[in-house]
Amino acid sequence: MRASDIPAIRSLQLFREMADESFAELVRGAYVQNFPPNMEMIVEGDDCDFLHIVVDGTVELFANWNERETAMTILREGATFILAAAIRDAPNLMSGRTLERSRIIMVPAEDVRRVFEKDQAFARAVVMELAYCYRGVIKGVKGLKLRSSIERLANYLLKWQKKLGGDSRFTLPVEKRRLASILGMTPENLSRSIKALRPYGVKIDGQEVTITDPDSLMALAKPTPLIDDPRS
Amino acid sequence: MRASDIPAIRSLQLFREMADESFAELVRGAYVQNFPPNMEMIVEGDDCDFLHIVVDGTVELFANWNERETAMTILREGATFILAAAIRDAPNLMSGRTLERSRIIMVPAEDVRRVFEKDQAFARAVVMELAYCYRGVIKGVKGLKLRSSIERLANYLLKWQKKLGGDSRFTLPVEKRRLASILGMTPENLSRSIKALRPYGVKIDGQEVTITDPDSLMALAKPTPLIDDPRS
DNA sequence: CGTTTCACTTGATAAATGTCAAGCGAACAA
DNA sequence: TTGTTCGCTTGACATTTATCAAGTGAAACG
Repeated sequence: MRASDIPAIRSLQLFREMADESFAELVRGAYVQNFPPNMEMIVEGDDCDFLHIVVDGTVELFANWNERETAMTILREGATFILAAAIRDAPNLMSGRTLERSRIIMVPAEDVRRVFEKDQAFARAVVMELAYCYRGVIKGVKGLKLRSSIERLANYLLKWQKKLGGDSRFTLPVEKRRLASILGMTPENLSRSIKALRPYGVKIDGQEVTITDPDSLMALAKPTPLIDDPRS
Repeated sequence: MRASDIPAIRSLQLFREMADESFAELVRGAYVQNFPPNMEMIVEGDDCDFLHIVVDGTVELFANWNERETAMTILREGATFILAAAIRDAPNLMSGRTLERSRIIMVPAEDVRRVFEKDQAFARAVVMELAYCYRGVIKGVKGLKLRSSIERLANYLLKWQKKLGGDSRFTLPVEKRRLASILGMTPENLSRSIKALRPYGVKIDGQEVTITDPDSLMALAKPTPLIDDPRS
């Protein structure tokens, strides 16, 4: 691992509060890897030997069953993945691939478990992170089961508008076909849903989104922190 | 709390390995409550002051949005709930109601957090439990996004047949309308899906399920541990 | 520069799922 | 017992969503 990587890693939620010594112990066994785009780095069903952390780039977690595939989530800088599998020493439930050139830290699962035992601050951070992820998935299920696909799209747009600064114009952070899969619909359906949002002041041209009538869109989307606020 | 409750609680995964002293500390602040059937005990959006554990009975976790409601999961003896909210000191993402007369342990969230800090074995148990819950939800999402409702029903039946001993005849553990909601469909649709499984050797009369041609049903359901095995 | 590829869109159509209304029958209460 | 409630089922129909096929346009490539 390059020494220049270390400060950025140290400042991540997961490592921020732990003792220097414990951090050093984790870093010792860890390494940073550069992956090209579209590289499948972890495979559903494989045993999980490393906790992964995205330093830079984008990673898609996805799952397959019976020739079908669905995107579970898109991870960006600072996100951890397969923490639960690493902790339980269980097989991955999802596969992961890079969407662009990405730098990933890989910490041996065994080290994570060992340092968890001896560093309380790290243990606390791990359990907070895991609870955060759990709540994220629960919100996802609520969206899937309680909302139609147009409602999911509307809320997705509002969420990202907010996240990207609240400007009425912003760029979609993912390809549309991936967005479709994340939202649990086909690309064709996403196209039609986008058209269906036109009367609500939504215009999407390529990756460029413009929201001209946020009130109208909000009235349709009915966002709630209990589904749509990642930090609640 | 009755002294007679303590051994059963102590033997739960979450408390089994911890020091006597820490256990005593948790028990001191905890209490057991008896709830009648159909009692809404926790409400989505409320702050979460207690970790709950089902000692006896059945609890449904559900969520609402925009006049709609969906069942998220059904909990039975030994299950914990709102652990993630208790740890993060965050509002509940789900509501909970008893389905039958139930006994529930309530441990103040503050105690949980405090004992987590000082008892490593408890910390480990908490993180294992949380990772287990997380993986459970991920499996749920995979089922929802990758399978049709008939496939979900088929897998549900196979899972419970196995869980209840593998007999070709068993009793559904929930009302059908709740099952429908768990599986993400309407009661009407569940009725039709049940009929659609007839050619696969499934007969459901009231709550009584009979599976006469498991191979045929398996061929349809294509169960995989990565979705259907709760312990994987 | 032309060709190819590929994501996206669109239309036509099919399949899955939901809604509404009615009826059945078991459990329950008066 | 008699009526009532309520979960379940069924049929008819509407809506949502997926599938298939074709076409467009922009980026990538030889």
